[in-house]
Amino acid sequence: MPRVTMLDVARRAGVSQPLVSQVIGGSRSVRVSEATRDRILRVAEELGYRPNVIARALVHSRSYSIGIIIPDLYNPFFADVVAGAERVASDEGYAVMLANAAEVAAERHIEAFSARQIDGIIIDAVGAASLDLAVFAELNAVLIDEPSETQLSVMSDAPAAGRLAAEHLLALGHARLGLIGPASDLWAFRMRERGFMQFLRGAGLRVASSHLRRVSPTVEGGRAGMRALLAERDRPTAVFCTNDLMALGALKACIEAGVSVPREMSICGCDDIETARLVTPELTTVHVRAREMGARAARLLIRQVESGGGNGDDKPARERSAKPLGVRLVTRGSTAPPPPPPSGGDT
Amino acid sequence: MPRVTMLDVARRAGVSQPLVSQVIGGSRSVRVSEATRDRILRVAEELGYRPNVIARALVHSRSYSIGIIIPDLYNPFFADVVAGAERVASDEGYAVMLANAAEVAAERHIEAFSARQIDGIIIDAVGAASLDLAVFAELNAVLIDEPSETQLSVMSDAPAAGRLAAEHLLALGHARLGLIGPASDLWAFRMRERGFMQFLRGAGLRVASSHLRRVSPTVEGGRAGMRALLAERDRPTAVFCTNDLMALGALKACIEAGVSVPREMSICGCDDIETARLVTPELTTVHVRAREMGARAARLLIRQVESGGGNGDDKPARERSAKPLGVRLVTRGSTAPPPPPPSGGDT
DNA sequence: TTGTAAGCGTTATCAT
DNA sequence: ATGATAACGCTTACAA
Repeated sequence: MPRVTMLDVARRAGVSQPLVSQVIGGSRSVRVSEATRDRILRVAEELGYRPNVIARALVHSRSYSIGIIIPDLYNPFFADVVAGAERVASDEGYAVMLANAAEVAAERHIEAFSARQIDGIIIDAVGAASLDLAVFAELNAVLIDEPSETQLSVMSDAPAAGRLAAEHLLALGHARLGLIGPASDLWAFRMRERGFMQFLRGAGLRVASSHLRRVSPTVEGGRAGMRALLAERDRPTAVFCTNDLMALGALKACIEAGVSVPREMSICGCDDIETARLVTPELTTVHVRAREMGARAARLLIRQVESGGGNGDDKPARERSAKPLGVRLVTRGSTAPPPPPPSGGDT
Repeated sequence: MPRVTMLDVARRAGVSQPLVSQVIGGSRSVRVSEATRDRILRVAEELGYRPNVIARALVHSRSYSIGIIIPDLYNPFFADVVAGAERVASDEGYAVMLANAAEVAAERHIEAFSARQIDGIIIDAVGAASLDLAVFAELNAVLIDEPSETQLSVMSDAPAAGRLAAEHLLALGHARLGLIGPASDLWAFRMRERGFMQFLRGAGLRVASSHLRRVSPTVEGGRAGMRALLAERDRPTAVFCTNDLMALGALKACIEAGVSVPREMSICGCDDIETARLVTPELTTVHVRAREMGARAARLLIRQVESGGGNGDDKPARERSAKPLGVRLVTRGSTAPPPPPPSGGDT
């Protein structure tokens, strides 16, 4: 059975179809008599009329849906971002199309989105810098954790995250620090590292090159990184992992190696995903407001879309992007003062 | 700047617009001369033509996108399901719209989907039984873990999951068993429980009513459930949690209470999410192929959509649904034989 | 082999 | 206050 259209409603109500559109569209200047308006609405109700968003989209060249591209749905952090965005979008009447760049190249996803006249895209941590800038020209996009001259973005205060971790570890008395992070050039990772390194430098310390481990930003990566660190002759007493997944892997590696955390090794992560509180000891980490980032990104995007597409001619993107979202250290069980130096007899 | 349409291509190539449609549409019987075909394609390329899926959708009453509704994106299990579905859909040229029933009521999502002429919906564990059946009449839907007379579905072998858990625990020598599960009437949970209970009954055992804990299917729920169990006078020596999130929470509760797992308490979960291997001890659990379920559901749905919508008149849905996906026990560190009975002197 | 005409369900711009 | 009419970009008969 074909779906009920405005024309059906119109006929049944004895009016023209465009008039039905007027009434249903609603917000239009109220140039319709109460009587007919009521009649039309009643008939629409009776017939179970549902607006056809597709048809509307064709006319408006807008689809009332937004896309979101994330690198990895398995990372609860991104699940959080998506949940936040979805919440806002749904409230505003937008659907959200999900694209997992781990499965399919981001470019293909953008293609597909664009063919669907998606109104805008949220891109989180897929190395937007490397994406063809041309695609953005036609598209509304807001980047997450990737500053840009031309695009809107929402960011966490990544340098502060690194700084907080360093500060915490130094305050505990550590002097031999390690760092586990991905080789990728994603902004958030880079900045977390930089913040960490800079704070150390300010304290006259540095991370020995053998204590800097490049791994994939996953549990497995973190585990491998920590294993390598533990094998070092002069291993660090504390390690900062630039995301929680790696920190969790690092913790796992310590447990497997019989190295006590935090007594012999302190570990600090970043993100504060739920799992961080599940392991033993619970993970000290830097809380990043993933959900809020997703929500903000969605709000920003929708505002841009509704203010007439094409990323405006008014203020530069940079200005219109909100200031970075604050982060905060969450001290839990995986960090403690370093072990006393071996009580050997060299005095 | 307006987007390039078929009409633009047609004009530039000196042909009519429908002819361009013929050529671009492709699969149609090849009633176009090589020469013009090439020319058209070349011009399209030059102009950077991109098909407008929305317009196509309006004609076909199909949107080439599918929706997926899950109860909770935070549960990595569902992230897996989504990833599987997304992979398949994307390969087949479909976009996937995500809907998180935790944020917004499933009904509203279905409404929104339907307005967008979504071609079909995958519904996972949102109590499809409780949904208005009328909505399905117009929609292609495949249910995950929710058997139905009228709808296609893909299921895991949930009863077997419960059975395997029971079998494992009994084989270890446990006789006082506990069960932690949600009160919700979701099929998978119900069946896991039933499988568990039945196997026990077959062995002449049962779960004492005070050892059956109804909680929300989350980490917090599991933690609460286990706390209650630990407070019991005659507490169980082993507990089956009907998903891993609860099992993880239960484990956490034991650790907090200083109860050694698995020495004093065995815990078996269900799902086998990645986190299960992160905690210490690693979680014994029943592996369910989440990713594969998502992929299958997507394949089934797309096949149904392409075979002409409206859930066919041929075979009953039940038959066309694939047989349940097998599950398997993954024995890890959270289960062991029960502690010896207190060596008190009652002999 | 190709062009013409109609129509998918809306919205928007006019007259009336 | 309401109704024609055109338009959105495409597919699909049908005619040439």
